[in-house]
Amino acid sequence: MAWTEERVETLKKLWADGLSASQIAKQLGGVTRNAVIGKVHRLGLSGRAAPSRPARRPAPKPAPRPRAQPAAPASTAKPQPSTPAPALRQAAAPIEAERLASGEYATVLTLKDSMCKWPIGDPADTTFRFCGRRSGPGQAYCEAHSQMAYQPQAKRKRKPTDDARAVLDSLAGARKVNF
DNA sequence: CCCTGATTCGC
DNA sequence: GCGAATCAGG
Repeated sequence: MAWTEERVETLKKLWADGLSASQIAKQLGGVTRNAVIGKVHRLGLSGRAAPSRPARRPAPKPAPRPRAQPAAPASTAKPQPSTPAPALRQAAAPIEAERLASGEYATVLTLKDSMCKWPIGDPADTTFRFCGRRSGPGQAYCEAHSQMAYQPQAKRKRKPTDDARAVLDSLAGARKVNF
């Protein structure tokens, strides 16, 4: 996404209005907050009338920083996590989306990595939202939705081939809901 | 951990 | 000129 005259104007306007770089980036779309900040500096309008935060900055930067990415040492053995999913029960109790502190629901814009990404509603609808509850580190869903995602209905013992089949069906179903 | 802007520098 | 990576701070 290039910095068209129009986009630059919007940038100037929003920046003057005191919006943060990330907020401006979201509004413009197609750029990151870094891109916005970079542009702001290049335009020479770093200072602002209504700074959301005072922020002082002595700016002593003696230590030069090597650009190259460090080669990954990582010699420590990587223990297998294991942790097979424990037994589960519980039928299907609907779990509604949780309101954020702001009173809004988690949307694609507000959803954080730490939030449950279980989709709720019709993705084509404006009321579409996500569960939004806290999800464990590296977890896509909250506790309850993780269980639902893991084993919806499979219960009986099956042949290995059937189990594989169930996994594939499960994935296909999840994809349908997500997109 | 979330966020903020500032700076550097390979592209 | 651009912006990711990084830094520094709240």
